[in-house]
Amino acid sequence: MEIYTNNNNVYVKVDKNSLNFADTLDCGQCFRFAVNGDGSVTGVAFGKQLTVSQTDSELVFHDTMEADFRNTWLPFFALDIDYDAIKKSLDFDETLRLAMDFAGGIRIIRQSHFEALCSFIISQNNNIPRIKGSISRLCERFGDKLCDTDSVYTFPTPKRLNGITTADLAGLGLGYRDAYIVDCVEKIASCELDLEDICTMDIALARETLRKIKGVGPKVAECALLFGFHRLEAFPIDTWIKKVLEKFYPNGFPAMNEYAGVAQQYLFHYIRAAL
DNA sequence: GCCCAGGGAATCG
DNA sequence: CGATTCCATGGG
Repeated sequence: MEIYTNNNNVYVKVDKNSLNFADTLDCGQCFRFAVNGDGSVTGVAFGKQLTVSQTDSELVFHDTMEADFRNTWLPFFALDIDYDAIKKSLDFDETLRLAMDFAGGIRIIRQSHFEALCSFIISQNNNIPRIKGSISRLCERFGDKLCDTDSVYTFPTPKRLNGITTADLAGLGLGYRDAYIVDCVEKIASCELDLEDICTMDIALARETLRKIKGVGPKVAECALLFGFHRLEAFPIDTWIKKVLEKFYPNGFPAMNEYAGVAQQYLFHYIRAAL
């Protein structure tokens, strides 16, 4: 990867067809980034605010030190993963080829385990604008303010949320999901659940463990594994993917392998645009 | 098994 | 335009 720094920015040479930042950050896998009027994207992750812009040939990480880029953003955006190889492994199927032509710039990012888990608990039976609003208010109420001038807040830690009740979550717009967040926080506080342990479990045990949290069913567990624990083989089946499976794969999905979750993302955006 | 629990967005009539 | 449907899970 070709990297250089200039004027407090970090520049990374990347072909936009191979990595599309706006698509990656606005595809429903994370809820704290938004596309700006000029096409750049701004958001918060791992306690840092970031603005990225992209041309056909490079990414610009604004006001970013090279050390922060290497330690935080390079792993966060999975720039160490060879997506050309992943896509090549999915190239055997015509529908997948069409989906990759359409959404092949998306990649699965490495979010905070806890933030992603909470986010996908909140996401159930819900829509993206409302999810974003709920999470934003959760951060405002319980997160740390990042700077004095802007209203930018971190996602709260499990420790910060320790001891909360559903009453503390009132007004955030979580609806009945408030009790699920309380249960998740309680299980972490009591050490019944250790999110670091999930990372090293085989996926069947990881699923089973996550599903002990109230409000975590098959769909939310799979989303948490794919988007929160970077388990690229996890395959969330929501209403859109059901349509894909019925329409294109009545005899079974042929790419149920180590990159099934990546394929899922391509197909999800393909079907939503195509129908 | 069935209905209900927020509420905003998408879709329908 | 207003009315209906959608969404994923657990509890009664």
